[in-house]
Amino acid sequence: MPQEKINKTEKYNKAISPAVVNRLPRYYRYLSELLRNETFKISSKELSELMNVTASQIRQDLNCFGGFGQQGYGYNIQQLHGEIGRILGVERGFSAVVVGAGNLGRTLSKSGLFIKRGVILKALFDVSPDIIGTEIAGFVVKNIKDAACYCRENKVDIAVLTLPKDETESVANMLSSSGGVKGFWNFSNMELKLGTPDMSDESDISDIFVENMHMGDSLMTLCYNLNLKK
Amino acid sequence: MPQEKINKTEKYNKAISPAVVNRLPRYYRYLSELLRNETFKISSKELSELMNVTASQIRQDLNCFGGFGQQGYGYNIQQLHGEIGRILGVERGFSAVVVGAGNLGRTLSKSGLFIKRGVILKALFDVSPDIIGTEIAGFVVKNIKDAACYCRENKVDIAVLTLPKDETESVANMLSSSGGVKGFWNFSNMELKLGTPDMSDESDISDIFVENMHMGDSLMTLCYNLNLKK
DNA sequence: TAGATTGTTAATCGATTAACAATC
DNA sequence: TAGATTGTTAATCGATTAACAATC
Repeated sequence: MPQEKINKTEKYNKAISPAVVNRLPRYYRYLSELLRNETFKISSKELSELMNVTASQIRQDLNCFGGFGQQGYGYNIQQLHGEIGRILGVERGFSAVVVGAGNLGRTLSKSGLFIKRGVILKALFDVSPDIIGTEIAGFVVKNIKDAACYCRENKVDIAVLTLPKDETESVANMLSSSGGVKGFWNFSNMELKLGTPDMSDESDISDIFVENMHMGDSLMTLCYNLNLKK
Repeated sequence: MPQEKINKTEKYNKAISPAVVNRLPRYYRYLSELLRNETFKISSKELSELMNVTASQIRQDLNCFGGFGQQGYGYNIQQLHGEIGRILGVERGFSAVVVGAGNLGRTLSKSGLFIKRGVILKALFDVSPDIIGTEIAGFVVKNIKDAACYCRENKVDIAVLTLPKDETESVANMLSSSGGVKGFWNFSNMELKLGTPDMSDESDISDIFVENMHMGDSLMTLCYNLNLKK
């Protein structure tokens, strides 16, 4: 095997910094938009002006994953869009369940959010007997007690946690240990601490990911900035 | 005025890096929790273990704003909580309106989210004649056409944008230029570009803040991480 | 006073930007 | 070929961590 090839493989296997990862969905959005407008070619310079970042950053970011461009030409948008989509797993069709069918859980379930990102919503769960059995977004809400079992049997990838604060942690622990769920989209305004000692026998916690949507924190950040003036 | 005092004033007037600002709500949350548990004293070391950050970072962050601790003792939680609250403007009582009374707008309005952060919800607006006039969370939904006028007259600080993508930008421009709104909490999965040329006569755009809640991007970041494994 | 822990400076680390040779 | 633009290395900038003197 030629030296060059080994280097390339090594290069593209390096861990990507979170800063870069967090920018990927934004690139994906802009590229989608460009495709919608039937633009097929773009240079890092042009894209940088559109997105308000430096061309250098775009080239650096993309080169973490591969040389998707062509010198003297730029990037083929269709191709680049596809590559980033693959990197983000859009075509993997990850499956998700919503746990907590209150207002927020219902709103998310009814929105096109999941399907637009290639995520397939499979079921909704709740604790309340008033809600269990009712239909939301075409799903009959199931009992939260059956969530772990359901997730394991149906190989659910993502649990969307739209629960009150005090229930979130125990439910997440249950789903990650006995449900096999590998990703949590956490809407409760607290940090999830997974892998409490009493379930240390269970599978490796290290490959479980938590993505937080801390709305409260976001609102307060806005307030901080408003508070600066006057 | 003694030299020392000048230095202190200068020091605490320096712009705070976004990295620090984004951590403030999290500090505030943990301090609130500690107070609830009737803990009144904490060292940067103890807090760092609780929050999973370095003690050094905590001390650096806090010292952007003032010397809130006491050598040999640590931090008085009640005092520190108060200081951060002031920095975040919790007691300022910022006012907000929700623009877009669809599922998400309704969910946010009904949640305790605003009041818990000291933000006072004042009104809801929508375009749809079916929704205008209905009652949500104790508010009669108003016509979006009256939003700018209402915000100006009632000195509304924040507009929560829970609108479809294609309406968000024009509404935000209207509210910032003729409504006097100074902060946008943007739930549409796109970047707001404020201050389009045709309204360049209007007030300074530089003191308008946008805080994005890009749920779609967040979900895709989670997918990226899941996609790494297997 | 002695011990503890801050506030702060200096060192390290990582991320962004600039520059340019490679190359289409 | 000449011009354009990438991929990539080097320089800069900013953020985090470590260390320690100040001090309660």
